[in-house]
Amino acid sequence: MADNRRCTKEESSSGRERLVDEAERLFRARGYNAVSMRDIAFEVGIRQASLYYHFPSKEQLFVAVTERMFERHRAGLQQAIYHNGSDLRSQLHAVSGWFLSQPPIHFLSMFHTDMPCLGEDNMQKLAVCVEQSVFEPIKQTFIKAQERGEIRYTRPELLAGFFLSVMETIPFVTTKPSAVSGEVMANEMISVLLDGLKV
Amino acid sequence: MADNRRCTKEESSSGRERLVDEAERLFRARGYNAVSMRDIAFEVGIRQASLYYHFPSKEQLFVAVTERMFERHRAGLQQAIYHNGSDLRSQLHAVSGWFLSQPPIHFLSMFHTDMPCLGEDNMQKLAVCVEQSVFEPIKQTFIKAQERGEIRYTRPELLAGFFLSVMETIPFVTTKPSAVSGEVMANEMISVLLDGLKV
DNA sequence: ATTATCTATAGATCTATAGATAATGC
DNA sequence: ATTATCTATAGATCTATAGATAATGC
Repeated sequence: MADNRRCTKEESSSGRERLVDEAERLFRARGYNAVSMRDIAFEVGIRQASLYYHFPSKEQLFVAVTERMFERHRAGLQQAIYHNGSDLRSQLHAVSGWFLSQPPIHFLSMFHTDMPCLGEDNMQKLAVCVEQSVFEPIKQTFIKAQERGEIRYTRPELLAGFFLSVMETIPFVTTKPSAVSGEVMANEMISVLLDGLKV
Repeated sequence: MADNRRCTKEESSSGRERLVDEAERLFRARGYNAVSMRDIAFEVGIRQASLYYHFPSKEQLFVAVTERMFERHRAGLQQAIYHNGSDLRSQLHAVSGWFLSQPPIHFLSMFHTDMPCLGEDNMQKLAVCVEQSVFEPIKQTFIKAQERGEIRYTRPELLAGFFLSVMETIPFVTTKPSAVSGEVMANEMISVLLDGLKV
């Protein structure tokens, strides 16, 4: 959305996009505070001060990075949910497939460590962004399954939070030795969840 | 609770303990990077440089804080698991009761954002610490329930990771408006889990 | 003599601004 | 004229060290 800096020559925005790509990668890996503008500039291959031509502040850069990321997730989740069968199990498999195909978001770190470093308004903006892009679609998936009578009633926001937290945890558990693949773990937890929610 | 830093004599470590208390509170609230030695000193009521009389570095202070915290959790979890009935449901209720009685640990932020700021050896030390103090006791609880035939087999480390991640998520979901209590949420998720694990 | 603090400061950062410069677009 | 970079630097941090100082313990 609003990505209208196409213009003039075919790739005038390629520089800026590279910048956002690298910033996203670094912020994701180490969090807002631990990444300096200098680190980002180094990865892009320019000088630190040059970043300020594209973004007025580190904070604004982070907001841009994060909004773009959540927009990607919103689109990916929508695609996963609406184009993969109409029963809850298929949908949850598709959702977990989407998350495992993407680098982890680290929601909890973002909420706990990164966002409090921002101004009140930007924090609010990103909170709404994650709510609408990620939380709400998953919650709706559970609500509709309950309406179809596929599962028994349980607070849908609890189920959504639970499902997301499991998705977040998988990359961690997978790091350990002797770990099985993320897919296997996700499927195992989905089965437990669906059995636990039988009508 | 345990606020025994009164008197003038017998408690030589009172100053130091106050320091660790305040450091723990701040590190928990904002993470390692976002808390400066100055912030901690201010809360304790001394000058920043005076902290170095008690700890040789910020990193060592963080390690001391974190080890003490996990030792507390190890003891609390052991107490919860072994003194509250011998079936899995009672034990999980006791464990969730313990976690909800404590300020949240923020495992994921700690692993993702705080620990990478430390030296390799300290990072390793803390990883072992959390493994032994928190992860392993919960994993053993599931393993024993499987041996007793109370639940069907599912990778116990997955169940432990899952259970912990739910515990971590509850304080977040509870913050939102119209939220029910942490106890209610924990109980609801424990029921879903146990139904999903029926033999 | 030991314990726990203090002041002062070195030495590294880090964000952001000012102003110069080179290349491209009209 | 606009776009995208650069150098240089101001101004705030932040961690950690050196050395002074006051109070207590023998």
